Amino acid sequence: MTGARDRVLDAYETLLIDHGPGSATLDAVAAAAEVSKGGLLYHFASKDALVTGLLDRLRERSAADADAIRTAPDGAVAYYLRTSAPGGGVPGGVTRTYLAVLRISEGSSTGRTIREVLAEVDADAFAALRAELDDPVLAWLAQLVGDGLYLRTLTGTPLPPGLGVEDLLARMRRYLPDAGS
Amino acid sequence: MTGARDRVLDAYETLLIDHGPGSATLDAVAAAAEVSKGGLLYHFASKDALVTGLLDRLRERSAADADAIRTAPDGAVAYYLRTSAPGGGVPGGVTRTYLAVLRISEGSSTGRTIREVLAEVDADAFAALRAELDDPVLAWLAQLVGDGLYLRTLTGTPLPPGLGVEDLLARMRRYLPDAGS
DNA sequence: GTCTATATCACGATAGAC
DNA sequence: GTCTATCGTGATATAGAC
Repeated sequence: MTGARDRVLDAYETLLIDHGPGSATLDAVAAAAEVSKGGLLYHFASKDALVTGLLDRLRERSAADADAIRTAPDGAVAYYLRTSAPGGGVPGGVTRTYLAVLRISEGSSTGRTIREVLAEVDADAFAALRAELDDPVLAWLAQLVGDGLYLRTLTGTPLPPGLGVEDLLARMRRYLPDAGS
Repeated sequence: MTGARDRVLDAYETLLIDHGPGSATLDAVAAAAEVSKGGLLYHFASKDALVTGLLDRLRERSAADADAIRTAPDGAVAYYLRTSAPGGGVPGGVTRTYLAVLRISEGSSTGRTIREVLAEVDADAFAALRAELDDPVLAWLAQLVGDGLYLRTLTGTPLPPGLGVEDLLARMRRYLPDAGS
């Protein structure tokens, strides 16, 4: 029965995204995961261990997502933009974990390794996009557009009225190699 | 002599960007601004008031920056990308204030208004870019690329080796109306 | 207006029962 | 393995001297 570990990480993710790092206390995480504080600290001996656990999850999911980008039926760019847009993340995918980690990129002792993991995730996605696009500048452009959507998701800013991810894709397809329907 | 207020806000910004919200305590801000804690609390009666002060500053600077985007000699897109890229912010400009506010977008009592201000800033920049580009989809694309660069600045992720903002601009100019040299 | 001292409270972490 | 109870620390905020 190690499912409790994952429940704790899920709860931590949700609290970070919905209410920020200030509200993601050990008490709050334990309550949301429906374990006691002692129970939480049995699985994660300290708050740093909890952060490390989330970083490990992010690395795993990023590697899996890089494969998903490469094998997406409608093309790498379409997949990346879709999953970056608000509400586009799939359950168990990188998106939510990434957003959660973004919230804790402070300058503390763990701050350095957090940045390293975020750089890894970035490099994973860039490599996956390059596999389809070949041209590094185009791949970077596509990634930055997706990251811009990420930022919107992070801040909770709604999309401009009348515009959607489909419009971006339709416009970008003019300049990109054909990538499916 | 209201210069102390600005010194406090400058110090708060710097602490948020360099060490995160967890380290931006009243003590730390007061020390960095070279006033006593009591002196700080004279100008900002609570931490919420300090946050509100930073939000007001962000709104002012966003309005000023929208004008700067519109009148930039090398074009709106070039200006926006330049100032969004790591190290591209000018002293007293929006960039640093924006990054600082991003660090405190928690779900506290002030959380709601923070999101509203961030949405305003976003709308300001979008309108300014549209003034040059006319096509809303292209304007949004350009803004998202810039926001992607913002996100990199936020996370501290270095640019892909061998690539720079000039490459992005050179590539995008093929699809944009001519906007200066 | 600006300072020191202090009250109050919440968080992280530990100890030990079950 | 999971719980309750509790300690120590550090943060915000207040009171009041200068």
